[in-house]
Amino acid sequence: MDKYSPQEIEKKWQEKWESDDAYKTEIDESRQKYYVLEMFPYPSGNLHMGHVRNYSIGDVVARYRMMAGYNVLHPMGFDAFGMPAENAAIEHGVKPSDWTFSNIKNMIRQQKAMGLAYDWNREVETCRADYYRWTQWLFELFYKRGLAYKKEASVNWCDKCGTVLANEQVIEGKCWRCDSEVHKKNLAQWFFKITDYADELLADLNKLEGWPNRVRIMQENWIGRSEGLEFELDVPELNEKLAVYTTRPDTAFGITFMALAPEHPLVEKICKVSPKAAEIKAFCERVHGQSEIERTSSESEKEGIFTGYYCINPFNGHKAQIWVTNYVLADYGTGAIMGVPSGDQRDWMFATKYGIEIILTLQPKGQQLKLEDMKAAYVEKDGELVNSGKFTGMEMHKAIKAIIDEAESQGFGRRKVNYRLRDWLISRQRYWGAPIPIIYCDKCGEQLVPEEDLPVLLPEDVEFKQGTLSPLSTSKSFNECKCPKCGSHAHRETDTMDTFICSSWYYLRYADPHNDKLPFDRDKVNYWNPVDQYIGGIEHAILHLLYSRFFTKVLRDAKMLDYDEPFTNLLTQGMVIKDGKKMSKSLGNVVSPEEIIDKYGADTARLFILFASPVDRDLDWSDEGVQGSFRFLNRVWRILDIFGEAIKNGSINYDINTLNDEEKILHRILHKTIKKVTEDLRDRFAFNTAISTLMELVNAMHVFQNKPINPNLARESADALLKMLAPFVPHIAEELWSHFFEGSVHKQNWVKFDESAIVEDEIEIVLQINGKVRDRIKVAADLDKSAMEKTVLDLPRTKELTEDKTIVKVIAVPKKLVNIVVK
RNA sequence: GCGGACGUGGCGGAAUUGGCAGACGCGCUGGACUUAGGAUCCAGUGACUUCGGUUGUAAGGGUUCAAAUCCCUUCGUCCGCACCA
Repeated sequence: MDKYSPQEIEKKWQEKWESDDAYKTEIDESRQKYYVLEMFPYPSGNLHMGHVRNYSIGDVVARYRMMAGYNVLHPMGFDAFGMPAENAAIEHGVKPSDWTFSNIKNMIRQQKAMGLAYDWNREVETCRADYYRWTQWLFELFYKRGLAYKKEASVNWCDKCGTVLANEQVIEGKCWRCDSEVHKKNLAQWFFKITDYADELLADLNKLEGWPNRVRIMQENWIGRSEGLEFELDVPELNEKLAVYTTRPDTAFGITFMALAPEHPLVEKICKVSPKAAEIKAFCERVHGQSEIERTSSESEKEGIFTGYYCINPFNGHKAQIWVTNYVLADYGTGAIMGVPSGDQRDWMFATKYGIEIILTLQPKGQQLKLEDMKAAYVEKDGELVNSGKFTGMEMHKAIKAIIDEAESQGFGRRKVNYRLRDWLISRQRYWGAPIPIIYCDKCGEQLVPEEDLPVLLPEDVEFKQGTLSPLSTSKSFNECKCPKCGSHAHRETDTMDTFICSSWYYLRYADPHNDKLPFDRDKVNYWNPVDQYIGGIEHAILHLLYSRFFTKVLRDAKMLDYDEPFTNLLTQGMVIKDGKKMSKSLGNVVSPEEIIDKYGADTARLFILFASPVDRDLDWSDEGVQGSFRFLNRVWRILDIFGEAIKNGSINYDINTLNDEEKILHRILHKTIKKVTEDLRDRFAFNTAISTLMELVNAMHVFQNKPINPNLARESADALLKMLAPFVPHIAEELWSHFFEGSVHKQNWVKFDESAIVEDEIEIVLQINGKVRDRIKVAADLDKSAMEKTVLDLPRTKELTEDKTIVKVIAVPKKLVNIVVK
């Protein structure tokens, strides 16, 4: 046998698998389906190590499940719309489509060089008209169901990207893509009504037992459900009512002021009549001038201006000053809050700064708080009410209910559920996205593009300049059109859709990628979906994963599919880091997958990445570690070369009793390995320990490198070893398999272990005295507790160690140890 | 501030149900083979040690016959949210 040469064999088998269409998938009702999916990439042009890790994990899962008898769907595609393609157009004059397609071509080449078992017949590219046609169709579905609407709102604007962003896409006041600062702008924009599904998105998190808890908690916090009371206060001087929302109705008797967001409508009304109008306006403008971070950081100084007007607390008739402040959010609740300095730390700071009255309404049971001694608000959710009329003395939680009931029976308030989650802003002022299929007619207003006219194609006569308008508005051929209803002159919506919409349904398209009548066939989707195992980075914990869940629920309600959640199990892989830092060009610590594959082969790259760390933890890149993986594959190659003649002469069905003692040990290790590797793959995604067990097996086989081995055992070992290696290192496994066996190793059934082969007659147990290991002895494996005790107590070593002591207690744990407690 | 995760040799990590801490790999040390070795093979490798042992899983305390694992306190690292009333 020649020496191991990955460059030769990997190319050879990749070509063979491709020409055989070896991983083509079709519906087969007789077999259990298994859908494994890695998050599809943005076509930046080159794979990075994070991709390699992601796909290596997915490929192991896919190949293992195939061998375990499942009908496996394992597709790949590209999230191909997005800003970088457009930047290439701006900077280098390349067409976004050309840039994107040539990047895709290169990435597919790299993916194929990894030896991944994808069904390429199902590939999707979201930027192609045969895909975005259906993205537009789904927009129309949402529209028809009342879930897509346009409204003027204060939205997040990123100057650098020249577009608006959804809330989820603003990270600490900065753009998720380019990290530049985001500020607010009033614009008419399209939204998806994700808030209609807030309750279900929250409740169904409980169904996602196969998701990391971390991700569920992040989504729970993002949705941010709260229960409370909404009620109105009269503003007699203006003949107006002011509504507020609170989760702490128990403190309502302590209201001493009202805090309004500068954007609150009442502020405008006050400015029309107030002598202080100029001052108030100036304050509002100053707050508007603050950045998103300054305005929303809890660190920021709380500021405000008294309007000179008052409202009346309906619970006790107390007058409360109306203030405009910088710390109330305009778009949460009613944009106004009740100020209770004694029960809320922010209100406390505000009131003490401006000398506003403080009334105590809650104190710990059996304790008397004194305002003059207090240096902060009493914010514990525990205690008894004071100064609260007929509710005085009531326990806090009871009081919350009673006070809400009071407001409801008096008719000035009601129970209310609020969410932190906002509607999803989906329009983008960019070119390289799916056009929003809407036509504006002067007579008929906003109209959907008729279904039969879809797709609304992206035009090519556009200028790529960044401003507040989409480049699409520079295309005359695109912009001008006829109204679908009355036929008169009209114009198109020139914004495109957030690319997160494209990625919210791609996993459904894989089930039926060539359908030209519908986005997908209901039966096909119901066969393959939901995704059994989804694999990707934690960075999508909210964004993509929340949006996809929302899409799934809407499509279910539209009777297009039959289940509630898109991804049954989720695996969030860790990052690939080097020298303690994330790989990045600016740090100059990037390792190129292509170089590694050229030098060592894809099998080595895959093996290292899977072995070096548990899948969900960060992985420290190590060049020495890669060499170690390469060394291991050479070791596998060499031992099977040494065993070559024996393997060819052996037979897998044989009598174990013909093995000598050394061979029996290998036989037992072999079956223990099968058990361990099977469990690690099937139940735990513990690829690192599965590989370490395989290394131990190969080490055990090396015992026979210089002495004869029973041919039957050699054949059995080779058969099992190659089958177990196949999911991890598909090329070398296939190559070695072809030397000794028939067909493709990847089409074989997964190995089974023989329970009886694992059983040992004699095992080593530990003798402990007071919990400390004092000796190790061999005993029969099936020895019961009392026999173990007796055996151990009779040992000379035990007698020696317990001679002048009293034995208090003896604990025997079968197959493990005997612990003797002495005094 | 709130929420979550984590802390084990020189390094990556293992210990799945409370039961022999450090599997496997990297690195290192020694040896074999060799003209040569950055190939391969073999052996060793937590620390301390008077070679009997002692000690050891961030620190301290607790539960237990027995704790890396369970409980409490403290420290540290990382992640998420960050005025959501």
